[in-house]
Amino acid sequence: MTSNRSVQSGEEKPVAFAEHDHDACVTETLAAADAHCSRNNLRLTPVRRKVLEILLQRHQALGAYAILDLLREAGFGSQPPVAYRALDFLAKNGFVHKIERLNAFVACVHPEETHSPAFMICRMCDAVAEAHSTGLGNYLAGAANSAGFQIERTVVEAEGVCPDCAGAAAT
Amino acid sequence: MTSNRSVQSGEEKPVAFAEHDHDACVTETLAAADAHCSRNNLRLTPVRRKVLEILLQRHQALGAYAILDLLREAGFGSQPPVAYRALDFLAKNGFVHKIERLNAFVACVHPEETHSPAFMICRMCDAVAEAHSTGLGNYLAGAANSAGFQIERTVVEAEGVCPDCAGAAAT
DNA sequence: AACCCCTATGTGATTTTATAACATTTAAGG
DNA sequence: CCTTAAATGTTATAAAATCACATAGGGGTT
Repeated sequence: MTSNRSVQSGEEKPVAFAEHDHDACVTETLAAADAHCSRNNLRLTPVRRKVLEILLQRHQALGAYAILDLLREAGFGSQPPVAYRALDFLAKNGFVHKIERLNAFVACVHPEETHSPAFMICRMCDAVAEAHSTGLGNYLAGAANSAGFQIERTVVEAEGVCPDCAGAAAT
Repeated sequence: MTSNRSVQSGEEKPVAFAEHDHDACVTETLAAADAHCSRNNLRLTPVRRKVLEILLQRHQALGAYAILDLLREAGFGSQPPVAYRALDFLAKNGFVHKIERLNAFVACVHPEETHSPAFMICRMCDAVAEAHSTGLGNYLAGAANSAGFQIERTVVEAEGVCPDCAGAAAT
């Protein structure tokens, strides 16, 4: 299975919902991860790299056990901790995010920059898009601050129907 | 165990973090739930009412199994579906919310008005406060709209330290 | 009241998600 | 090399959620 998702006009869509060269999307992000890790003395070991690759291959959340199946197929250990430990590492370093609503994981589309991610989850096709949203983080921080609450981490997930599925349903 | 939480100056805090008459908070909300249900032909049965009461007694998220234990003590069935079914009913009708981050549930502090809730979760004392946040819903809706995404439900949860715990730590 | 139907509850078994504990291997630095 | 810390493999178990099916209650109707 290769490249490009359904074609849409050139709007301000998150990558998961927009047309893009998906092969490049995968290889470039993997390369960036390699670079980031060697720069920061982190070890992107084979299992970890494979898990990241698995997640990058789709703009979709995958459960730990689904990942585990794919790891087994690829010749890695097949017990839950194998997947969970790799995911912990990747999440801690910003390469993947956990989607709490689904108890599942997605690759981050723009690691490096630290950010409070926001997601849109399509309940029809299970695509998950990460929004750029800088404003949202500030908004939350402001609201929390006036309550005297100190935010350390945020979970922002919107569930609904993505452009493609909405289009298909409307036809 | 009765009433009032720790005393704070009179700011714009969510109820969970602010001083208030907690007994009234429980009985009034239960009464409101009774009223709402009879008005709308919903059945607030004993188990359902008990679960709501359990959750109202604390501004904290409780897991389904913790609730189940309390149900058993109160003489109700003690198998998981008992708790999950009551929670489904209460959530569907806006009396409780699920905190995805914790796989747990909190009573809603202002049912009736339909709203996209936002929560602040204290990682030290596990208090959970629901923000009023009308703006946030609009913000998300706007962002999603420009991406062509139709939001049906949102999960907004901020994890951090509540005013009381921050104060205690700073001492 | 006797009946029906629909909804809610009770219960046992199972599935899905996640972690604990401990042995073994691997990689990096002295 | 040899030590040490980090990473992996594996077994077992915990925690969260659902399935399937039997039983009971609460309105309506006759």
